Amino acid sequence: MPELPEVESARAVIERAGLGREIVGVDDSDTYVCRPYLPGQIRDALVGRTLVAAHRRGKSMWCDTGEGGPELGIHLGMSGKIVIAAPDGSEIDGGDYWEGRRVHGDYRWSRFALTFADGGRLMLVDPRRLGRVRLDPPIASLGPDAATVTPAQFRAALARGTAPVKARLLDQEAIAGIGNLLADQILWAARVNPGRPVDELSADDVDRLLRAMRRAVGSALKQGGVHTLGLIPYRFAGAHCPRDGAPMAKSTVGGRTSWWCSVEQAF
DNA sequence: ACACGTGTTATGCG
DNA sequence: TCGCATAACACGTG
Repeated sequence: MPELPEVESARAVIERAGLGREIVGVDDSDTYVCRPYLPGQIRDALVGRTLVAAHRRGKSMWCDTGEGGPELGIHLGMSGKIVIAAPDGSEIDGGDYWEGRRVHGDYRWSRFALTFADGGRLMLVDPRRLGRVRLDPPIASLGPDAATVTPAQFRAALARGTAPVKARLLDQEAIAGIGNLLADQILWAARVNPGRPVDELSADDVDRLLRAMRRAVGSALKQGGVHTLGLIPYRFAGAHCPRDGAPMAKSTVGGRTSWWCSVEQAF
């Protein structure tokens, strides 16, 4: 699920329902999700503390834990979700949505959890376990957030090297927050082939990419996620471009499955 | 049974 | 060391 818009939704969940209560228990027993810590290390750093703020840059989230405490970093990976449960175990926020309504999900795969003094819990639910929890996460290496990047920052991110433009859009150290689906949507809207080397893009190409990114990220944020957009009606075998009806092409670019209009986004 | 995947990162090569 | 490409990671889903 998570690209920047989904992560922002998860951050907002923590801000609404996860702040201001003392942490009395921590399940950090999943040594893959909590790598490189040993079980108990994250718990010992957090018990007695309180989440006081929730931040995000790109797809990375972190929570302040009060004066002198570590930052709690949470990355959702490919399949992570934040769920907050009330003391009686019923969900109060986060989790699964269907047509804008919250529905009860399957929480067999809680991989990390905080228990608050009132019995409520904050869970990282993550079937694939590619999410990650760490203390004082390294956010300094991330590029500017895709939702707030300036034109100068965007141009600078595409200015160097010869990588395919899609690979650069996916590079979190260049611009933080764009994932595979958003990247395809941006390239499609800007009519740019994903494999074009960044050093071959015209100023006009870069300009269209920036505008397309703003639109794609903005509308996905408004709707709470890339997957809820109904966006990407062209991402399946036999699909045709919604604009000109040409067949969509599919291949691997930047290490990810990519779809593009064979005519409007010709190399 | 088998391929695929909305993310990150270690490894390898020029 | 840098820039880039690829495999690996874990595991549910179609």
